[in-house]
Amino acid sequence: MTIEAEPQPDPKRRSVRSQETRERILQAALKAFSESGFDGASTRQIAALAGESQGLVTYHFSTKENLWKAAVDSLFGPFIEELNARKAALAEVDIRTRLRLLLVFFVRHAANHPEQNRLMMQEAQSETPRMRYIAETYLKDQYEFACGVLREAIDAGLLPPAPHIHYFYIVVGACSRLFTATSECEYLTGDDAMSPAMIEAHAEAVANLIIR
Amino acid sequence: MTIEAEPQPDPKRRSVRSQETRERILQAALKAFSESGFDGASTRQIAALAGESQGLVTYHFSTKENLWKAAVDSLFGPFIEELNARKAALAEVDIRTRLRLLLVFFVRHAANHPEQNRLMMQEAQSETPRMRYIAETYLKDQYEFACGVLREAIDAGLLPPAPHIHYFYIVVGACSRLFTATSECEYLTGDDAMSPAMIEAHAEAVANLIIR
DNA sequence: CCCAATACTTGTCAGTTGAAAAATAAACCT
DNA sequence: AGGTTTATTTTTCAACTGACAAGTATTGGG
Repeated sequence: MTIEAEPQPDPKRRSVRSQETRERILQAALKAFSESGFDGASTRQIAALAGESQGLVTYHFSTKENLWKAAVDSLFGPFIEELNARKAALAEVDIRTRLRLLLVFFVRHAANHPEQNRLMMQEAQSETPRMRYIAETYLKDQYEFACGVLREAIDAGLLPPAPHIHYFYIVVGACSRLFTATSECEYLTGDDAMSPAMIEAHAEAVANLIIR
Repeated sequence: MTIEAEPQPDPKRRSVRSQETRERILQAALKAFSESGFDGASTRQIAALAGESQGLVTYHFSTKENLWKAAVDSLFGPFIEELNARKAALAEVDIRTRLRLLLVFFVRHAANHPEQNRLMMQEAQSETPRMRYIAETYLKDQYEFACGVLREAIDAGLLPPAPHIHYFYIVVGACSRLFTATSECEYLTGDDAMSPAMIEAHAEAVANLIIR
């Protein structure tokens, strides 16, 4: 990606307050981009959400594209780290239990970070440079990993044989859709999709449906 | 919804060409709204996509909100009709076969009309009047219907017991996610998610996973 | 053939957009 | 304390936004 470094001439000199401001802008950007898409969100709206002026957004991130990338990194970075830790911890566990725990992990993550799935859905439908960035930087490795787990699960007779690509999107959709449609869910059933009880019940339902 | 009638003083006088233009604008609007969201899509962009001037959009639909509603209606209307026909045709079929055929129907529909799921995802995350319109007008009935089918399936031992709301969003996500992420899928695997073979394989995978 | 209704184009409006420049404030080092 | 970087606000600008008004073209019914 042709995205330059942000104005970080000397990190040690950067005041703590400034970094916090940056962080607040990133969180606001995440919310705005995931809800309204890249074009739909405005830098002024993001700045207002963070309680800052629009000029400050330009100061910290130069361009909207840059802001988007920084926001995505701040979201996916910790996720990948956590996922890798989980992978390592589950390396020796039998495939049935491993698959179940991974599914539960994915459901919880989708619930706790709905912006991640929303952000991906906003871009995944068309061939934008932003979609390429996410896919190249974060998704490709995880898809490979998922394929490995799926192969094991199919070999063990846990899942009916089918090309991995189908299971990949089935699982992603099954784990996350509820949490990307929280308002609709509340309107349809009156339930709060984000309540801890609901999240755990969804994890159970997904795991029990897929692993039998 | 407080949306007035479009300028249809005398349908018989309306030229065929005009109706075709209207239809072209609606299709363009569907594409734009589903890809960019309500705020992200502009009436000029929609007009250009339809090969018409921006003023004509205002002429046919008065406001952007109105255009959005008309586009949604043109998409959901036929879907509901087709679904009702399918329901009727399957009324006497045993629950196992009925569930399978319904799943296949949903996968095919999600593939042939990806804008429908994209449009819903754009709105379902926050409490907009547009989300209410879709939920109230189209979703509520179908959710009730789905609950009935799910209850039967659970009673018959086809599915592990779980609150219907979870299965609803699991099924919606599993059936549609692949087709709302076609570019991402192509980038990850090189496969064309919209190819007939891929659609049928996905329907098979979903049905075989859920019904065992 | 005319003429009124319909269809469509063009121009304009105030308001918003992202980006950049200019002006000011705060923080830090010496 | 003074001076230089860093942080932030305010101002500015061309491009774009949705809606509307004022035209022009096309249509079909008499």
